[in-house]
Amino acid sequence: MKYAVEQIQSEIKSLLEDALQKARMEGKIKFTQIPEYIIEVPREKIHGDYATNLAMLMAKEARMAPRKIAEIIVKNIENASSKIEKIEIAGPGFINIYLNKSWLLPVLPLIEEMGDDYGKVNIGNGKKVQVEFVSANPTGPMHMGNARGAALGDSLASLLETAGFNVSREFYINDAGNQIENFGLSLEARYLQLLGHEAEIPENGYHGEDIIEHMKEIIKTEGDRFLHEDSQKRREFFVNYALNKNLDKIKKDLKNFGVEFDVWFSEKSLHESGKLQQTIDILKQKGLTYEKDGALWFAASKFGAEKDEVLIRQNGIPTYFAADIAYHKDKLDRGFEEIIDIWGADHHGHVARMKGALEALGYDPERLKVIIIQLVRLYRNGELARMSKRTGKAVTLADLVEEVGKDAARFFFNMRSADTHLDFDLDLAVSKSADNPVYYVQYAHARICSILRQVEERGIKIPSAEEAYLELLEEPSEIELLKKLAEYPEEITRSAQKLEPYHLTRYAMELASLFHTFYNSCRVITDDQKLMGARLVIIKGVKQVLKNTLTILGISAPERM
RNA sequence: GCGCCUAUAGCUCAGCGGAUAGAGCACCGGCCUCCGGAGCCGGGAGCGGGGGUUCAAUUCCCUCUAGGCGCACCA
Repeated sequence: MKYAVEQIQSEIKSLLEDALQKARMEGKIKFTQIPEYIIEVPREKIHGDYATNLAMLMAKEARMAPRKIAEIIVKNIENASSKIEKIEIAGPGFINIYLNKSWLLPVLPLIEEMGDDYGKVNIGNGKKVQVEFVSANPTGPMHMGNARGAALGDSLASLLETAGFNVSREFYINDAGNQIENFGLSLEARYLQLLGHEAEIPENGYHGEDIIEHMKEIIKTEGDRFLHEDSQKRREFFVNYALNKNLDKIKKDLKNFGVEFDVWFSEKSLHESGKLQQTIDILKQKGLTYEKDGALWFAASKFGAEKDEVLIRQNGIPTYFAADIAYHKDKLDRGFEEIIDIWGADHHGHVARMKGALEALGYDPERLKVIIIQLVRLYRNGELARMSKRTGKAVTLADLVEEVGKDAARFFFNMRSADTHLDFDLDLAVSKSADNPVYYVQYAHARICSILRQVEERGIKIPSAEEAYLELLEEPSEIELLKKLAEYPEEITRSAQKLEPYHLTRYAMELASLFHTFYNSCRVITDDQKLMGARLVIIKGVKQVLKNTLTILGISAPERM
């Protein structure tokens, strides 16, 4: 099934190129090759439905003025297609093509036929891709950075699925290493304190309320029996207990945020299975490691990183980086052709060395794509509110969902590209105000549902797109809607290629806006049966595409609001 | 000092090398005897500075300035 947009673009392409070949045979222009050119929807409506820069790009090789070339092309195209209303030359040599609506109307039967699948494209071709995101530290609750990562990662995964990739969502559980050690010491200290003993939280420890809560629970169920237990053993118990508790909470909170993972991958398992050691051994065998100051180093600087990195510390414990190398090796060994990581900006220094490590292991580092999300800055009362996970005062993902709802939060996070700093105005987000654009989009959907309900109540039959008199759709607002609907698959393709789901929130707003404009200028329910039928088909199409877009973004499309 | 990200309208942001740089919010003025006014229509101003590449630069490159974030035997 070919989409209207693709079809018309390839049709225009062959028209243009045929015209050029014809001109060459007639000796009107000289060239050896047609350059890379674009056929695009111009920003300004008055510049036509499609425009191309072909003539300008050929100017150099053909040694002719761009407008002159455009004239030759246009002359050879005229009347070559029944879909072209008019074609003209503008500005420095643009060829603007105006289409009649005959190419647009088929989009409605197509949407009706494809339903939830409208917009699916196949640029992925079933390629196995993994998206790893959130991977929040299980030592505490999820913060705003995790929330942004969750919204982006899940929508990106859905987007890639829509684009024909075979996607797996994965969460990496940092349940080993130094911070777990600190976590254990912090829990132990709180345990002792709660039972009236002297104890201190380590310098890099966890000071949050949640640590105390965990230990209160332990005391409730286990009493003071750990007072005389070996420190190592009781910490193991505490850590195990608290990590499970935290992970359950993380899973629950993410589920409420509309995010579910296919795989929860434990860092600890890499230590236990020996994969971590194997990976280090491979690097050793390749002669890419060396010992210095009692630690084992990886010569990362040979692979584009700024400096070498420690793999195994002086105390014999492998670093996070070492485990992460093993983890990424394991991902690729599991058969993913491409792996996408979503990391916070504070991890960007990790990118070069991670890619370097993969290269050192003999993998193509291009198979790893890292999306860095810039920090989320919280504003409260117009002032910057620093988020701190360890003070216990930070706004968590769960708080956010409770306060502003999943839909608003996910829309908000996906409104901007990952590499812009996100100012999150808590007051605005917390308030149920109409400023929040998600309502605008959802309202369009609900409005359509309302019309359809009334039609049903009145016993009016909605025609199929094939039966309807679609040629009656000729109001400007109707044509604009049709164009927007037809662009949707292209929007998916572009967003997926760039790994940028935020384009879809903008698309949703634009489509909603066009619908509201249409709604105010055209009545759907009228005495004119044929016109009403056609309009019912178009609003059903809008409803479907709004729903498809919102679904990718993980946002509900309500029937009523 | 080195590295990554950012700099576009009063504010928050789009802008896929091209034509007169767009939205939303805020501000002002209009629009419901009629399908949901959470809506629609109209109204102003702007690419941080300097070089370069190009027929064409907000877009690519260099440099400067400003802000954020990194630069651990933390993760």
